Amino acid sequence: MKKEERKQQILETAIKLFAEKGYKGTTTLQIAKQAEITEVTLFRHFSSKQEILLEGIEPILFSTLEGVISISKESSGTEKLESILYDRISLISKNYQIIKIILMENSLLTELGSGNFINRILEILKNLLEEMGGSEEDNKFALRLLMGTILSFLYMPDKNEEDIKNHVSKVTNIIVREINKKHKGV
Amino acid sequence: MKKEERKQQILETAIKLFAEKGYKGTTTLQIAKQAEITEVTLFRHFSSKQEILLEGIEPILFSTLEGVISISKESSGTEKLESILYDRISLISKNYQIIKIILMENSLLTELGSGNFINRILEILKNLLEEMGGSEEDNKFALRLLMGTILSFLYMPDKNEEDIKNHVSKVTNIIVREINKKHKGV
DNA sequence: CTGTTATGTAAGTAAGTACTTACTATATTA
DNA sequence: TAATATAGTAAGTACTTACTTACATAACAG
Repeated sequence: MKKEERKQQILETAIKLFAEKGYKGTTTLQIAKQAEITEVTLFRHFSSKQEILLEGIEPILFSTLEGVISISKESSGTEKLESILYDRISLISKNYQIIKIILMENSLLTELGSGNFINRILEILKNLLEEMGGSEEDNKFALRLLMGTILSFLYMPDKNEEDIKNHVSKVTNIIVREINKKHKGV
Repeated sequence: MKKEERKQQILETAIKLFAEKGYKGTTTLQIAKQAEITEVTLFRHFSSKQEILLEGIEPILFSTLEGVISISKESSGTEKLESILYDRISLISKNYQIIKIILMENSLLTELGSGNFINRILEILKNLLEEMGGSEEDNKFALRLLMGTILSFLYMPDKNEEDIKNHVSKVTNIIVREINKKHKGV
């Protein structure tokens, strides 16, 4: 097996275990055994357990957040909310293990200088909602609804594209409807 | 300080730390220091770290789930969904730290023989929804919505009664509306 | 004032775990 | 065939951490 292949295999094994048992709850020996290699080999590819964690979450750590920002700048109006949400939640759903680790180990990652991820997610969602207009009351409701939707996919994973599309579509309609209701009512 | 007072104080400190840094991420020394006692005193009140975890989550571990069951048996019809949800989510919201621990340490607790908590929550919610009628499609949507609502209160805690009531009311209306829409439409 | 209760201090044990070192073996490549 | 890349085996180190033991001290109740 070539170096990069093996690294990838170790990372995948580690992510699965971290998501299941937590970072501290997973030993390097467990990762090695599950990947069917020895601990020595593991440490030939990664210099520390921490490096495995950081390298494992890195590809998602930024793409999820920055994706939201770039998309939200290009688009305007509430009619694009659905596509934004679908895109992001689809990504989140496909990488639910990594996101789960990031949320579970939020305080650990904060200590390691990766910043408070939960707060960053909330702020981005908040900005997205504010750009769309809507009262403070509406946005508060929508924010919790969105966060809940994301979280639900971590504990009830579903990688089926149709299912995701379906659910996101319904959630989007609810938010848009809620905003419009108020606008017309008042 | 009397024995029971001290025990309670240790439990509260431990729960706070477990929720923040995870069970394995928290040391008995940290708990003791935060509670402003020595480690020896801690072990005079609890015979093991595991005992602290189990005693800490015990009061909520069963009440949340069985509460849902008992209420749902007494009531009938969708009009009571709101009160059921309010009651449960209010409890969950007030004890979000303990619930967070239970979800975070799901696999650990399963190993300790406490059963798979996430699956139990999902099954109870599923039964509740099935009793209310509604298509399979509706219930799938509602299940994720409910789970998301619960989860949102773990990462966006809010103990304000009015806020909880408000959000739950909206979520309930959405579910009921979704079910009725289909019933009338088809 | 004496026994009980609750706590502290000091020191230590035993196990687990991240990580290392040194040597060997095998397959591929030049 | 010789060099290189990849992996295994065996053993060990340094540190952390749950948990213990023994002894001293202060508050309080009978």
